[in-house]
Formats: sequence, C-alpha cells, structure tokens
Amino acid sequence: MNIGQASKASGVSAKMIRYYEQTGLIPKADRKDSGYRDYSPSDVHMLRFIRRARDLGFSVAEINDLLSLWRDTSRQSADVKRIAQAHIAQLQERIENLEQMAATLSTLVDCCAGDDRPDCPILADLEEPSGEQEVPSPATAGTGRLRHRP
Amino acid sequence: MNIGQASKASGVSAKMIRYYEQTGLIPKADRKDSGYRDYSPSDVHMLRFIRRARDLGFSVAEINDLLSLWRDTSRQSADVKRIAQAHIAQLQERIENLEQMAATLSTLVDCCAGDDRPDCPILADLEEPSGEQEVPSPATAGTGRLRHRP
DNA sequence: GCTAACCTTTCCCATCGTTGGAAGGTCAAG
DNA sequence: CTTGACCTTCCAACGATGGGAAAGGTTAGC
Repeated sequence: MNIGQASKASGVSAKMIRYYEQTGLIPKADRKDSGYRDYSPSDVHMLRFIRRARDLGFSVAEINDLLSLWRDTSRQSADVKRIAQAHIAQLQERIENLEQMAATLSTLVDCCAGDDRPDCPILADLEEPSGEQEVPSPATAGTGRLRHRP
Repeated sequence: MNIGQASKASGVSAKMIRYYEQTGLIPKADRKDSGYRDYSPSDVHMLRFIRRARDLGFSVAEINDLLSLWRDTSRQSADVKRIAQAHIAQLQERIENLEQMAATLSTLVDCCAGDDRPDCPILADLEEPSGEQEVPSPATAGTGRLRHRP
C-alpha cells in the first residue's frame, strides 16, 4: 500500500505520515524496491488511532504515551485512564480561560453603543482595564493565549 | 526609558517588543545616542494595550486592526464593536470544540474501569470510534486541534 | 516502446508567537 | 579601571502543518 492510499484510508496527510516517521512517533515504514514506503493494514490502523487522538486534542507527545500503552499488551487500563483524565483537566482549564475572555469581551460589547461616536468603551477598557476582570495570571494567561489559524 | 523598563512597565517581554517593532505592529522606537531604544510613557501605554488584547485572545493581526482604530481619532465605535463581536464568536466556536472533546473523553473515562485489566475501553475507542460521537468535521476539527504548550 | 498523467522521494521554506543563546557594545556603581 | 547589569543584532528552535521544487517510479492508453 502506497503512502497516498494509506493517507486516504487513515485521514492523515502524506506529509504528516512522513513527519510522524521522521520524528519517531511511528516506526520507519518498509520500503518497496522502488523506494516507495509500503504500508500494511495494521499501519493504517495505527494512523487512524493517531488521527482520532489528534481530533480529540491530544498533543503528539501525549499520543506517544498512548501509543506505547497501546502497543504494550501488558498495559494497565489505569494508566490510560490517568492520561485521559489529565487531558480532560487540561481541556477544562483552557475552556475556562476562553470563557473568561469571552465574558470580558461580552461585557465590553454590551457597554458599547455601537454608533458613530468616536469614544468607544471597548478601546477605553483595553487602555485601562476597569474592573480588574483580568484574565488569570501572566503565567497561565499564556496557556489561554492561543494561536489563531487564519 | 530603556526597553527593560518599558518591558516591566507594560508586561511585554523585551524580546516581544523588538519583535512587534520588527513586524511593524508598533512603529520603530526612537534611539538614544548609544543606540538603545528609547520609550515614552505613551509607548508603554500602547504596549499595555497590546498586552491586554493578547490576554483577551486577540491575534496580532486583530490587534493591528484594533491599534489602527485606537490611533484613528475619527474611528467609529461600531467598527470596534464589530471586531470584538467577531472575536467573541470565534472564542465560542473554540469553546464548543473543546467541550465536545472533553465530553467524548469523559464518556470514555466513565466506561473505563481503571483497574489492572489490560483491555481498556479508551484505547479500544481510539482504535475503532464507537458511537460516532465524532468531533466535528475534519475541516473545523483543525480549529479545535490546538497547540499544547509544555 | 513511447508518452502523458500521476505518484513518490527528499529537501528546503513558511507559518505564528515566543523563547533562548551568542557575540559584542553601554552604562553606572565600586 | 573593573565588574556586572543592561542593551544591541543575528540566528535558531519550538509544534504541527502546508507549499513547492527537482528528480525518479508506475501505469494506462496509444
């Protein structure tokens, strides 16, 4: 099975499959005489595992942990549960940060007349934060300051 | 005022101040004879504006828009309101994605005994997604697939 | 067998916001 | 004058992904 077919079958782009191999997340694929990478159905299986975990928001590092457990037939259910729970906590922390941001912005928007007047309460608040409805701490604020993808 | 003092006063790291200048988000700073950048209180004011907007989750591109409006004394309150509202919508979309992820994971965790048995429902679900409690679409899933900072 | 269309390979570059370091110049206190 | 804290520029890295070039492999139709 060529990389393109494995890609379609797994939902992971060919680029990313090579990247995952390069960074050691997945083992080096077999090669055909032509030099083409050759994938088995079980490779595709693993790729779909990765894809699904990415969709659930796991980082590649976390997926590495999950894959070790997945491959380890003597793994303990408790280990997986622990990883998943930690991830849920992470997700909820991020959700709270985002909700805090949205709440602050909503407050500002509600105060904003939205008319033609040049004095806008939103800008005023950005200049001088009012009710110290401040986003958490500078440290944890970084966690909430997410990348925006255009 | 040196860059270090401006940094402390604004909460923006010196590195980032230089970066913002380099990318044109803020104008080039005045220089002292020594070549050191020289900041005025109003520069610090602008930096704090930026810092606060970052904390509220605005991207640098969005901050650019806000800064233009901020500097433009004939700006319309409505413009700012529109940007803020769009941003709130963005935040809420991301929150929903994260909540969907957390819900799926919670379901899995609840099904997981967490004992020593090696058959873990979480891993099983990652292998073969069950109830199609699938995270949105591949396209929008990208929006939810956020960067993790270690 | 030839050609066109498509696939794969490796390699490099870009993104976004941020941090780190190296090599060297400046400043203020001792 | 020396020392240490600061500043300068430049270069690289992170994580996950996409884009593209140049070169070679595979396959279908003629």
